[in-house]
Amino acid sequence: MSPPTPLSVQKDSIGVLIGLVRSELVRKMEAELQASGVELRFTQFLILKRLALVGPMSASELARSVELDGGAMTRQLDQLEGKGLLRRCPHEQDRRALRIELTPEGDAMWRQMTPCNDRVLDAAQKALDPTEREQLRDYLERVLHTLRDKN
Amino acid sequence: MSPPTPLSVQKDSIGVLIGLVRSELVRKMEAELQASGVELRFTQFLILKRLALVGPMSASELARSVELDGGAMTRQLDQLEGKGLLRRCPHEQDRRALRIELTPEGDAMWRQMTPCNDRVLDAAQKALDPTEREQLRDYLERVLHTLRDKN
DNA sequence: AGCACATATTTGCCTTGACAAATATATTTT
DNA sequence: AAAATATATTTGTCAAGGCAAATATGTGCT
Repeated sequence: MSPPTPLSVQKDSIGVLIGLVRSELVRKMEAELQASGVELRFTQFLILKRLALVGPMSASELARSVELDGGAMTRQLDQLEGKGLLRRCPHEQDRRALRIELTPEGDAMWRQMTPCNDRVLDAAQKALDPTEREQLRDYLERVLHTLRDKN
Repeated sequence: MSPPTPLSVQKDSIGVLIGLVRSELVRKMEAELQASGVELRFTQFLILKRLALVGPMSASELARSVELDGGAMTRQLDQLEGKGLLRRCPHEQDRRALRIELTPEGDAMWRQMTPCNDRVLDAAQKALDPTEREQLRDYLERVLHTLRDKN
């Protein structure tokens, strides 16, 4: 029925391709961080970045914004608080919640990581001109919206 | 120094975006599989797909081709072999290695999963016309190659 | 106020995957 | 051929993340 030998090389599906790109990006980013003397994993980097860019927010908001499980977030916060990079403060309006905010050390760490981040993203897109970069972002955003819309 | 309030909404970086798209894809794919009565996780789906499309190969080749650690592959093979979807046969030329091949059940399973896979990938790209889909793939391939080239 | 229900955080349990060590077998070098 | 080196598979160990249960608050309805 199906051909006995696979017809030459099968192209990766878009899904596989995206997975590969992501894992390479994470790998490179962690390598860059380590090379800069920053002892953080990719997830922790994302958390700090989020806090630095968006400002203080509750743990669950933070968890949602980096697509991390609530329980996992608790443990990441433990670690990051232990390193003195952020603080768990009481939330003003909601006594159930926390207000997670960067410490000055956390902010300094963020400033130290920013160039790594930029370098990696820039290196990744080296082969794309500005127009193509915009298109890539546009396509990805459209795919994401499609995936999230009901269905 | 930096503005006290974040200036409206910060756009996600390409890196984050790719991560979000990937996790949505995986989620959807696992949901589709489950809805079709297939008891497989995404990784296991990838393994079967690879075997179905490329044909029998050694465990380490398989591991490399789905970017999975060798140890993790051993355990996945345990599970999949336990379900009767594949077999570990002796490798003809290399007595260290195995020849992993789909059983008829595994092949049947693959046929059952193919439509899920197509549905999800198609749904994801619904908002892109054929030209854009090709461009997206092209951009991703270029990014991947750039990331893999030395550096 | 009282009650049902939703949400925030934490914790325990489990699965997955990375990394390293052990063993077996190839491959290359001397 | 012997030794050194590389590769394939398996297993142990560990960290990370998902899920569910527990606890503490909020919110809305009556």
